[in-house]
Order: sequence, then C-alpha cells, then structure tokens
Amino acid sequence: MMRISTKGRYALRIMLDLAQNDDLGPVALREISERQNITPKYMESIMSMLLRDKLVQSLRGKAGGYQLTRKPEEYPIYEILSCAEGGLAPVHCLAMEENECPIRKTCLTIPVWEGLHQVIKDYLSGITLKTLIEQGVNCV
Amino acid sequence: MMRISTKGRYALRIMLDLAQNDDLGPVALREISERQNITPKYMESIMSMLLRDKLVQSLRGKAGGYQLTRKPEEYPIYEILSCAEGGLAPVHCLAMEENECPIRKTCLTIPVWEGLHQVIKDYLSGITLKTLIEQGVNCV
DNA sequence: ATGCATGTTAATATAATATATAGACACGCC
DNA sequence: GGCGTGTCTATATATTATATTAACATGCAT
Repeated sequence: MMRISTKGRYALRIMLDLAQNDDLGPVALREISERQNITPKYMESIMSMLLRDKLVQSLRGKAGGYQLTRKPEEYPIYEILSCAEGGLAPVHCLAMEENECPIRKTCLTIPVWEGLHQVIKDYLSGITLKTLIEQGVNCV
Repeated sequence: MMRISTKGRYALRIMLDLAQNDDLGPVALREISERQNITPKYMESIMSMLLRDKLVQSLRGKAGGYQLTRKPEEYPIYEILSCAEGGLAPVHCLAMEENECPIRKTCLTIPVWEGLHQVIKDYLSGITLKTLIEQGVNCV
C-alpha cells in the first residue's frame, strides 16, 4: 500500500533519540527502547540494520551501547528510512540487478518508476536528523 | 516496504488496455484479463474499485463490458494508482480523519510526511494515460 | 579469573495485508 | 427463457511485517 512501515519510523525515532542522548557516551538499547516504547527485541533487529550500514556504532560490555557515527546534520532521513525499509524503490524491478529482468534495457515503464523514486529520494535527502531536531520533532 | 502493489500496477494496465480498445464499445472483463494475463476474478475486485470512483463505467448484458469515462489525457496516473491502492499517503495518520489522532493539530512530524505525499502526488499527477501511450508503455 | 551487563545471531511465532479463488446472484439483450 | 455479461459476499492462500524466544559473544569491573 505504499506506506512507510513501522520499522522505518522506529529507525527514525531511534536515530533521533541517539542524536539527543549520546553526548555522554554509548546509549544502551534498553534505555532507548524504554524511552521510545519499542520492544527491545524488535529494536534489536532494527539496530542490526543500522549497524550493518554503519549509521551507528556499538560498544559491548558494561557501559556499552550505541552511538552515532556522524553529526546529526550528516544524516539525510532518506538514508535512515532506506536502510530500515530495505530500500525505497517503489517497484521491485528497480531494486533488482540490471540483468535480472530480461526486458529491463528496453522496458518503457521503468522511467516512470525511476522518476518517482527520484522525487522521493530528493525530498527525503533534503531533510536531516538536525532538521527534525530543530523543528522539535519528537514522535515519528 | 513502500512499494506500489500489484493491484495498482494491474489497475494501470487495465486502464491502458481500455484506452487502447474501447473505441468500438464496451470491453468485456474476460477480454482484458486474457490480454493482460490477470486472473478474471482478481481483476473483478480491481474493476469494482475503478467503477466506484467512476474511472470507468460498465454495461451489463450481452455485448456489455467496461469503458473509460474520460479521454486518456484526463487520467492522471495518481488518480488510478490511488484508487487501486486505497490512497497513496505514506503514513497512516495522513489518511485518517483529522480528529482520529489526538495530537494531530500540534504534531510536528506531520509536515514531513505531508511534504512527501505532496511530491509523490505532484509527480504522478503530471503523468496521464495519454503520456504513457505516447511513450509506448505497454507493461506496467 | 569470574560475573554481570551489555551487544549478536539464528530461529520461530503471531498478526496483518496482499493476492487469488469460489459460488451465488442480478441484469439485459436476443 | 437462456446465455453472456457484470455484481456481490465470503473464503482461501501466500507473503510480509511485527514481535518473541533462546542461545551465544564480548568486555569491563572487581
């Protein structure tokens, strides 16, 4: 139904939470999960995606937790949403490898979806974590 | 996962098929379903949505079928996709009634999603059935 | 060295949605 | 009155999203 899923929105909230709380060192998953009211185990699976894409870094052991790897203004929300959603291409064939679709090269429909993807990308790339914080966005 | 579903893409193909075949009167569902390789029963549920929104009209009885209600250039694909997808608002709360969300009026996040919805809407409203036909788009 | 608080991974369960099918019915021309 | 069409309601199946479980790995503090 062309909706941003809970996963994407949780990811944004997690990143916003980190942006506002990691000055004093790593933030434990449990803390964020309590503040954001996201079940810790589900949040884990989201964190692992953010980690894989190096949007956050982690520290184990006591006093461990998660931290941002960049400054808030260096996180376009396109990147965060795309990471958690597994891409934001509006149709499957855009996300596929070029050679996975036999008619890809000559497909006349592709440009329509590529254009849609582009406007979405442009819009969400123009907004960063810092933008949201400055606007006082808390919930997502 | 923020994808246009099969339903929306089928709807586009159905409308394109009609645009190219209804000069000689109503087109039977069965015909379209065979040309487009969409199972007739599933197609029925899509037709009923297109009908409800008056994007097509129907005729019963022998030689009955479906026809466009406007000229191809008067169908922005936003309208077709939105009809079949049940809206294209990227988050649920945009699609809700204003008073369904207690914080809607002051919610700081809404503008972000409204903006996203708007760029999607603008883009898909700038493309019509005629545009697609002129570009030779067949599959969708 | 040990223990505990953290993160990591893989497997599974549940819920929601998308996709597809079935069957009975309504209409209208011939 | 019969056949070829559309219409409606209910159900089945497949896929994806959401959430949970359990076993494991790491690193600091003592």
